[in-house]
Amino acid sequence: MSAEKIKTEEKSLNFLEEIVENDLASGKYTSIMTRFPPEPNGYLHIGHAKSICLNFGLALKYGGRTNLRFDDTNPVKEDIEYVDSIKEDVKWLGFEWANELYASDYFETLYEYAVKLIKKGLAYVDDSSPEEIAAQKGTPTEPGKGNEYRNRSVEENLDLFARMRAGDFKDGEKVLRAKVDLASPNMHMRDPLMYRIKHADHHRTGNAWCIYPMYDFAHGQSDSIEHITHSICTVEFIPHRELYDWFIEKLEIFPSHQYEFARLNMTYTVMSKRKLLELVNDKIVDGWSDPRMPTIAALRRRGYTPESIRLFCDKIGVQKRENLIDLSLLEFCVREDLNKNATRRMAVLDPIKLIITNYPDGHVEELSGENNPEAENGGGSRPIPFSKELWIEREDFMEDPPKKFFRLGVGLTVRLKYAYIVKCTGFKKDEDGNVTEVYAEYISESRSGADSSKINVKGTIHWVSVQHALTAEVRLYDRLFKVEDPSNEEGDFKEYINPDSLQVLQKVYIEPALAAAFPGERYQFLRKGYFCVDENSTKEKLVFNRTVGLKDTWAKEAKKG
RNA sequence: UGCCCGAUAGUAUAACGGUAGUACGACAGUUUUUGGUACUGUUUGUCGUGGUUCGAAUCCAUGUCGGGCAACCA
Repeated sequence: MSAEKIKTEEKSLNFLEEIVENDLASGKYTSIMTRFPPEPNGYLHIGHAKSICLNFGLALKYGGRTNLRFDDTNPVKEDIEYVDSIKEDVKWLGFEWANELYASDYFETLYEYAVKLIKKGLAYVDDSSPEEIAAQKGTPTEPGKGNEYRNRSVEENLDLFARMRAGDFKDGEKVLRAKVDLASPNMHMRDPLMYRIKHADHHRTGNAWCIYPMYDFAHGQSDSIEHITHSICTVEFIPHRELYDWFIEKLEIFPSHQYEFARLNMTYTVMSKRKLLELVNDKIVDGWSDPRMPTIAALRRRGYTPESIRLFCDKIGVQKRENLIDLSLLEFCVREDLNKNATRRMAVLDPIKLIITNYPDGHVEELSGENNPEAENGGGSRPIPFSKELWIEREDFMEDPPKKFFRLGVGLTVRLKYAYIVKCTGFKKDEDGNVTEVYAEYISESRSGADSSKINVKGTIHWVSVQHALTAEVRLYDRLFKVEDPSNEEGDFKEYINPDSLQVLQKVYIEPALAAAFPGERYQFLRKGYFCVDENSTKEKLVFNRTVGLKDTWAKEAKKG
């Protein structure tokens, strides 16, 4: 019983998978087709990643295919720059689309569809202004009213619509509307707009058109043309579904079906394109790929892996209810991946000098450090030079160490990673009371791998040899906002920006094995976290971005006092 | 207050009328040449009220709360 139960629990499907399995089992479809339909008016963010993983993941799981379709029906907001970034991001996430398509590919077909509806008496040209149309639509509690244009003849509508296309009218002078139901409790059914006039160049069709279809008269039709079986979108489109189905029914075209899920929200960030654009335009961040942003481009630059993002999308699940996912889950997912795969190196972020007083002057030993304890055979090893003077982390020494401090303090012993055990003998301060140097004696028979000292130490610290150290810049990132849900706070969301979301360390000492690090490479700096070589890093000036810190139970302990 | 969605530990997500489970987080411990990793354990939950039923998170009714909808945006 229990084994069987466990088996079925492992198989538990999300509601979209259930729908697909039912449709396949019932024979409604023999294979499925999905699509990812971004509007090229901004960069993709982690919320889109959820949609991408859902659409591509469903097709992958059930042997279907997925189109990448740009929903490019509004030329004034869209740009080729965004098309390119979107393609790059989807590819980087690890998905391959069956076809690269554009709603604008269907402009001619869509026009014919519109003509068909006019001929059926189901669409009409309206000369009203936006304000008049809005007024005539009524309110959720009062039905809308028609106007004289609603009764135009099919011939007149055909003629007017053709002239709209021909450019006989100015922007806003006329629109094409579907004749549905002005009294519908669903506002989207109160004679929705199908086409508007925009004398604007389109990034793909240039000046071929001056009328452009609205979302509701492009999206479902595009789905239908592509024989999309499961058209997955977010819950704010639920009220559109009735219209989606209405157009398909009246047009008598392939019946695609729309299903909705709740968009992703994450703590300490914002997810709307409008707000992200505002952060970019107001220079609060340094562009769409600033590593503090929730965009795919930013996460990539920050050091997140495609695997970690896919794992995250898998773990958050999918439902229709509102949600706010803990940022810590995303962080868990990167650590999970990077722990297994990131090469280990030593870097001292906040250096202080440690002098090993009983170590011979000028002597250098070449020690060996494994590249990754999680990998087979430690992932190989690299040489690490050791000498009398080392950089160690300032926080690894305390003048007055508390009881459970397993690092340096006068009289305390620690292991220098990959090297010797040392005992702290003293330190030096400047006039301001800052510790400038720490002194220690090493135990010569405690060398890593050949330790006959029988000494047990509680702590191990990282270090870099002073004369061999390389210098690098390190950028430490923290959450962009001070509050969990900035969009839900009083006032402007920008009031809640975390002023300390970026800290730049100019003088970080790193071990020489890092000399050849190239942009995009990911490392774990021992005891400090995961770091990614920035895209602008050069051999002359190495720059690292901190992806995420290691879990730090000592920091918690210390905070408790 | 018209219509539409939704409500399960702190956060997500399962349980499809039959023992409320999993993950992240938090807490405690074991191991450890990373205070990392790994492992073990603990904690906290079915929105309220009625009803149907031998049995309800699940079905029904009603209330409450949250979200969406009246762009020539998508």
